[in-house]
Amino acid sequence: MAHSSTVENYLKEIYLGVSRLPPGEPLLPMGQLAVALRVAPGTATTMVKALAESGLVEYEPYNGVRLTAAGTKLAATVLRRHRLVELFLVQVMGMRWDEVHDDAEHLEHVVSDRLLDRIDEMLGHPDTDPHGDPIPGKEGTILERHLETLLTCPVGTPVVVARVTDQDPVFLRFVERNGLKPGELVEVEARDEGADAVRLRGRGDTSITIGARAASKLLVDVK
Amino acid sequence: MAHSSTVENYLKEIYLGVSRLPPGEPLLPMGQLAVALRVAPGTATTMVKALAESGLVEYEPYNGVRLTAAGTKLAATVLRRHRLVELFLVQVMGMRWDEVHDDAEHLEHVVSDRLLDRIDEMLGHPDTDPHGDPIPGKEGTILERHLETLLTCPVGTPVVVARVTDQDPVFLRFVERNGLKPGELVEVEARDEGADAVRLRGRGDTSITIGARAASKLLVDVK
DNA sequence: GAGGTGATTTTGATTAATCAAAATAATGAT
DNA sequence: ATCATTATTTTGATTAATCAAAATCACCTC
Repeated sequence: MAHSSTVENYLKEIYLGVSRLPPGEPLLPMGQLAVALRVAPGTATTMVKALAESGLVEYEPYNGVRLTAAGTKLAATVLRRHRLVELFLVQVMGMRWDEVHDDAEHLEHVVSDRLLDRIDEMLGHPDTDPHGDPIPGKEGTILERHLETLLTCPVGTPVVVARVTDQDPVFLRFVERNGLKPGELVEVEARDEGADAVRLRGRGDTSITIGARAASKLLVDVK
Repeated sequence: MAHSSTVENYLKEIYLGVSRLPPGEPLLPMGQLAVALRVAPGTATTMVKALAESGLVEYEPYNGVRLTAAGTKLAATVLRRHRLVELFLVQVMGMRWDEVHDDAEHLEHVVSDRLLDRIDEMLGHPDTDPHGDPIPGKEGTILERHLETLLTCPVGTPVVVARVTDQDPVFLRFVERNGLKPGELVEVEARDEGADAVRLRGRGDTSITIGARAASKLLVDVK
């Protein structure tokens, strides 16, 4: 089975799924993969076995799946297309950062190398997309730098938002309204375990309080 | 059967195929459709029957196929996407007119309405693509204006190239090298039935002779 | 009008991708 | 250790799209 957009999606979700897991040499459980791809569990199993045949993933029955080197490389080129396209749509086409994900989801499978080169060039060979996600290199090198979240970073220290790891438009608009987009300066004033909340002071000295769940999706550069 | 890119391609090729036929109320023979889509004849038959079920085409066994109003409208939106994308790739992305067809062929199936609106706006609501092909309106109205070809237009009269009806890169580069792109002024100096050739005088008073086959692909505005 | 040629349709299979539901394995709690 | 729960895999079917090759039809020529 060659290299359909279905295959690209499986590899992409396996990559993203694994990278969301705690460090180590983790395997992505089939259940999570099936949810991410919105397919029935059995479908994911069947497909992953086929991908294993093609040498794109390692599959351990009942344990999960992980990418091989070849699979990682392919996933990286898909991610590169996706993220360059997202940035292009924002930067060149003037679309909002909360409305580009779905288009990118489709375009990532059809953009030719030639067109992608043009896009990359036009954007000045950027290394992150509008959400702060790293754009893999042409040869499939992904530079995932280590970042704290607003849940783990030091309190009372100014930090810079570097990445927002949730593409939900509602969340993205909230982030934008409150000056929490990548590049913005914020500071954690306090954390309240009990209330499951984090109080921030951002641009304009206005304090806002966000839930822990939201705080964990905002990655920051502690400097 | 809903509205896959396969369906879009069938409708598009039926539209294009019919419009290449002599006027009247013609039916596109299944053979031609199969060739255009690069599928086996039986495949085209099966698919067309399904399209007829969906009310997108009229199918007369052994005679051929033609679009219904609904089918025409859908074909028009595909053509609109294709042609706007082609113009975009040339105008905005700086690609050559002879290298945009294949990208457009894929992009036409995935570009969202929102993105297409942006493209349309950015290009100033153009009405022809780089090859002079008309860009259907948002509601599916196609303005096919009547044009002569270099085989049928008056001799010794200046005419303006309006449209090039062949996407082959080799041909397009020939056209460009010889100043025969849409917008350029030319004049048929003579036609030679026997030699199957047409002598032209174009920009810079240089005379060139092209074959009848090529001449028939260059549509001109006699004014 | 009888054949033959070429186009078209049928038939029978195949492949990729999917689902629902049954079967099985792993896990954790008693 | 046993059992119940939950995750995973199997099984059996389905759908869209395709092909090759056999059957059929249309049409032209003699």
